[in-house]
Amino acid sequence: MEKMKPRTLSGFMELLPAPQMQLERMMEILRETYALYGFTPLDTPAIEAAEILLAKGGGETEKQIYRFQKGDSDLALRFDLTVPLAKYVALHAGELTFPFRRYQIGKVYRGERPQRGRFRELYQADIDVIGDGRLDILNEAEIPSIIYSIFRRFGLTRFVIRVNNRKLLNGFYAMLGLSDRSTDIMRTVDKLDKIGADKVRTILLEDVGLTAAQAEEILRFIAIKGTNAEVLARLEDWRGRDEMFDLGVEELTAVTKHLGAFGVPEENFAVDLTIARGLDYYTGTVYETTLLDYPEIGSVCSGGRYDNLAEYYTDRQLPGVGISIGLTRLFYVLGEQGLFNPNLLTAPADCLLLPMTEDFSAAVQLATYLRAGGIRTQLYTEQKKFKAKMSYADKLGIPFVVFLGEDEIAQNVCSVKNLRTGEQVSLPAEQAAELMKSGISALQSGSVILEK
RNA sequence: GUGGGUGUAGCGUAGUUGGUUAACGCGUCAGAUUGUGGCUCUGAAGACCGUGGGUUCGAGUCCCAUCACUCACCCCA
Repeated sequence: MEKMKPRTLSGFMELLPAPQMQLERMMEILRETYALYGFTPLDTPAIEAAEILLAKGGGETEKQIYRFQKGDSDLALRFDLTVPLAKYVALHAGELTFPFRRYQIGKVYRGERPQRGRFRELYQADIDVIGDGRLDILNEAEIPSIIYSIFRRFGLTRFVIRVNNRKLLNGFYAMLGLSDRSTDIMRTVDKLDKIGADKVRTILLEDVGLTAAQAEEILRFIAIKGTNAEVLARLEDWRGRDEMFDLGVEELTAVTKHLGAFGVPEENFAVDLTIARGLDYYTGTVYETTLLDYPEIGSVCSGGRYDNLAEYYTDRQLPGVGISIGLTRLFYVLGEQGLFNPNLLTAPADCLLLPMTEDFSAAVQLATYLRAGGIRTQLYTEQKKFKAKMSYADKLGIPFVVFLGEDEIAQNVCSVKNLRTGEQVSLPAEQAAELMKSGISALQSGSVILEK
């Protein structure tokens, strides 16, 4: 029979066991950290009614969403985790307690052209805080500290959480009489780092249709650089000319105020007047996190404040703030750059137990004992050469091999070999378990990522 | 959606101006006296050179088509 060629669709990430373990490790860190900040886990279906996901209509979502028919149902795969959250909150508003803080790690789907660092199926790791009617600004100030904690726990230090405020931007454009073109301007300005000031000017003049004076004012505005305090001080130049602008400055100031107390160092946080993007439902603070050494990959975590999350599903006013970590993209970049800690334990087991006797009873008993003690134990009973068994442990990176033969059983011990050091000792089960435990915890103490 | 590039064993590559049995590395498997892996050595399996057609005495090598993959733009994590 002719075999069908096995293949995985492009844009879909499929990992071998060791890297999968690294990814799982990152997910664990995400879950632990989100939980530490008081977020509750949530899961929603990957498939929703198309009308729910497309309630907003128009835009990129419509073009890129996977949509299909099943019988009479018009279905779609979720494009992000925010829209399903909006539906969820609107649907269960009566049963939820606000502010509602949830985290969600799940796959989302985008039918776009795959590219380096861009996938059609990707994990997003989201958190959102949803208020009922109102939501305090402090929630917005807390977000960077969550991002910071996670990235640090991953082992990263070379990253910057960039923050800006949409009210400030919209107010600024209003001052220039450009409210109707703010979206086009923001998109252009966002490319400053990539294409340079001159090209930004050209696009603003030729494509967006601004006057020379307007373009220069915008360029002057986005050229503001410096420490957070300096940038905020420079904004005073425009104060008092537009209410929205002033409000934006106040919010941005409030968000930066408690950074120190939240434990975020200045070097990992920047007020950046050029960032504006992310989805268009943001109405206040916006965040974008980039890796300093890999700017070309773009943002690996972005989000912001929105005033009315569930407007398409309910009249209830539900303001919120949230972020989304592009886990798949982040994982891909880190792997590509070889930043994963090579000493990290990626083995599926801590211990490979090799029974050397015909009768496996003693080995089964020992495996049960070790597992009860929290040691991930694999019983290897295949009829292979001894060499092959050792090689199996070696290839999987299993740190310990335990032999249990006639001699050991007779003396009521087992032989434990540390494959990394080559040392081997015969010990009673209890002591063997202790020995392995301390060895394993040493291996697990390293961070997932080691920056170069 | 728009515009480039590339398609040779599981993976990464070499294949000279078209010339006979398509090469190499990694990996896989098997050996180097049946309780000790990694290193080394020996050997083996594994590719109708994406697919279809054309030019030619002869095509992995040239031409066309098609599919797949890939990069950039758009947009975004």
